Amino acid sequence: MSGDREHRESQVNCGSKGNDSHKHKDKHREHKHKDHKKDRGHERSKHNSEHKEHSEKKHKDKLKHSDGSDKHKDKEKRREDKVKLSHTDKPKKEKENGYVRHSSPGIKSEPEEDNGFHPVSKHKASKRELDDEEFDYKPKKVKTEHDKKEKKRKHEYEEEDEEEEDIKPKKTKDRSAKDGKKNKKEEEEKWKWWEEERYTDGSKWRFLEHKGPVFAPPYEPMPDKVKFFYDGKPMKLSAPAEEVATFFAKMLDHEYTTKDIFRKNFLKDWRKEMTPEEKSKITDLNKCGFSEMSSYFKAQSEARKQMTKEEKQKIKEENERILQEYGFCIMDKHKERIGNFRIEPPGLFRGRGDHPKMGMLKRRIRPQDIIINCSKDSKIPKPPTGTKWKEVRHDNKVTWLASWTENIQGSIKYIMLNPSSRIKGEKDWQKYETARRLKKCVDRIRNQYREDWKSKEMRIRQRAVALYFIDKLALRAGNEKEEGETADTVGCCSLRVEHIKLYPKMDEQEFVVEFDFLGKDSIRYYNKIPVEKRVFKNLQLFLENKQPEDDLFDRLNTSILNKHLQELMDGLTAKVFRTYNASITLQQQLKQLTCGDDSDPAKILSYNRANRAVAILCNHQRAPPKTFEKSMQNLQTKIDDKQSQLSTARKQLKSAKSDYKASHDEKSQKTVELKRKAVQRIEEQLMKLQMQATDREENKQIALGTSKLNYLDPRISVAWSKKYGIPIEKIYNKTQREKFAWAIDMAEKDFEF
DNA sequence: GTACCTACTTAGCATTTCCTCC
DNA sequence: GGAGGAAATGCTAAGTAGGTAC
Repeated sequence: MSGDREHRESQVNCGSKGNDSHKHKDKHREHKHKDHKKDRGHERSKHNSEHKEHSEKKHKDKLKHSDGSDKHKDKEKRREDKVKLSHTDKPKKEKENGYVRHSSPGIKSEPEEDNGFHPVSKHKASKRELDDEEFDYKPKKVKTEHDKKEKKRKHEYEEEDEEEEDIKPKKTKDRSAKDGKKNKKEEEEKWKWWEEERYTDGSKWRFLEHKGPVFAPPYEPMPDKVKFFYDGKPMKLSAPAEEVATFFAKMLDHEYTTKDIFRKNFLKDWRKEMTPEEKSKITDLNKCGFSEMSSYFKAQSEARKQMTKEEKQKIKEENERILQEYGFCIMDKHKERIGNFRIEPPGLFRGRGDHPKMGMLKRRIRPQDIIINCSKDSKIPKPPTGTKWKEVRHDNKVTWLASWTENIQGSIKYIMLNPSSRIKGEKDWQKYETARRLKKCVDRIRNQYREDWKSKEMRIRQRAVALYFIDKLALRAGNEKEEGETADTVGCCSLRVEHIKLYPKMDEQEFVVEFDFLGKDSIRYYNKIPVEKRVFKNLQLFLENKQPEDDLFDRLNTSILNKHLQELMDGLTAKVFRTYNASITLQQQLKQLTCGDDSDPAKILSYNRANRAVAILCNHQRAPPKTFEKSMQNLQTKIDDKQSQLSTARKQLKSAKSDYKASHDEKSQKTVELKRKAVQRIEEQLMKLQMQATDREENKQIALGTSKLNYLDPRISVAWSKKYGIPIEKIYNKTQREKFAWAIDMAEKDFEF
């Protein structure tokens, strides 16, 4: 590996873990995080006093601006009503939830520079880019680019279309690559929706037919021999109470069941399902003995694992049958895969973080809770015998097939299509085209918000600083949330004073801002960054006369911000910056890291590192896999073995060489060649293992999948794979290839985001 | 301007399936 | 062929953002 390359790798590594300095940093973060937890724990304990006071203060403040009626009370009442209604087939209600959990230690490290995407480098506009500029996300555009290819496709498509009035089966897959031919054939059969016109009237489909959802299997009572105990004595429960008890028993080994809120909520909801006798007896969860039930489920799960091949095959076939019957719909002449055709089974709510509703009973969804959406002229799905749908509607302005209102937050859940479907793919494509449009005007927008830092108006300064953070740090917008109803998480616009600290000077750097807050899914965001002086001064201004729990940007919310963005560019919202910065970072990193002379594994490592840079930017963390240490150990053992193999092989080569030197005969010459090849082979194997180990170590706490699936324009990856001759299968698995079929088909090696 | 509702995307963890190694 | 681990897939919570009504 060249020195230059090492240098580049170390640059990328600085954002990840795996070396000592990072471990040290991690420790520091962990420590910080504990403090953070402590603080927040303290805060939580004050939640019922101070926080309540604060909420009340906030509400009072809000009311000052209101028309004088008690809006807050009305709102609360309405929310309660809605949740109640969701149990009784009435219209839906609004969102709730809320509390706070603390995630694993943050992984953000101080950025060395500007995350690599500031300012945007100028690219030569490729032909495609120019085309897109005029046209901006129009499938037809593609046709002008790849004329011949396109004509051929169009022709093929028309032929198909004529011969079928009909449904083009979407192939079910073969996981292994062994069936290359078959896969090729399947590819050819796949419908290329991206070569067709889109609807321009806001409708999502013309024809939609499906079989409705699959309901959770009915409750099967426990065998009599499996006892529930109360206060040490066996107790027979009524079926409804027993069912809810099994939900708890199934989670007995999970940390959730040790949490007070979870236990409290569970007991409260469980008691609602009990008979009066049970209710009067079961008052203390600590006296409940679920262990026999729990062992029963473990044994069942073990038995499932031990099933014979034939039994397993039978189950597989049955699942396949259900998939074929319910897992597809017909949308506009095409058979499309449904994403989630099974209704969520009843169970206990597992909110993330310190969610105030964790442990509540998620009730069983029945046909009378379901709204079906399909076309008038389709075969309306039949509800199970003796039941009725809540409603059947024919709304082609939406993409969902069925919906219901869940009882925890009162929000609506949907059954929708798979990411490989036309309807999802088009939207995805459009998303990246919007991000590419941002690329063309991002300099102007950046100049504008820098100007706005100087504005006389506080609201404009706040807007400009928030936008700077969204752009520079890829923060989420930060919608307002119902206080006390969900975990206490924030995004940019909802940051509070307590979430940032300002340091005029820190470790040789001036104007450093330290961020420490819980974001989506209660994942901690921790970052220290130097900012421009004006930003720093503005932040000082925003903090003046405020309490820790006050909003940092008190003159701003996502709606104001997005309205402003809309004026700067059609279709621009805060979210687009995340997509744009993620994609542009990938493209830049790939350019910087990939070396044409590298081996394939080294190129793939570079790709993963570029992907990782994005995941770090977007703060996509994961809990280290439970088996992480062990699997690293195993890999290390393999590396050690390979190293000793290599040294043996080298010795053998050396001795073969001296044999040849002595004899100069053909046989020993051949042996030298053989041994040389063996050394070479083992060296390659060793390198591959070492790459794997580096990759895995660097990935310990970082989730690559989220950015890969949601933020990175797939055409960048496709172009890279074509340019460097890396099979796309090495970058995308089968599901991902299906989702990104449009990009794989259309992007050439010169694609520029 | 705000509250509320709806539709949709994004997210991490859990579970299942596949693959490798012995 | 079975165990164990990695990879893929499934599940569903938690976001963003637009529209409407007042």
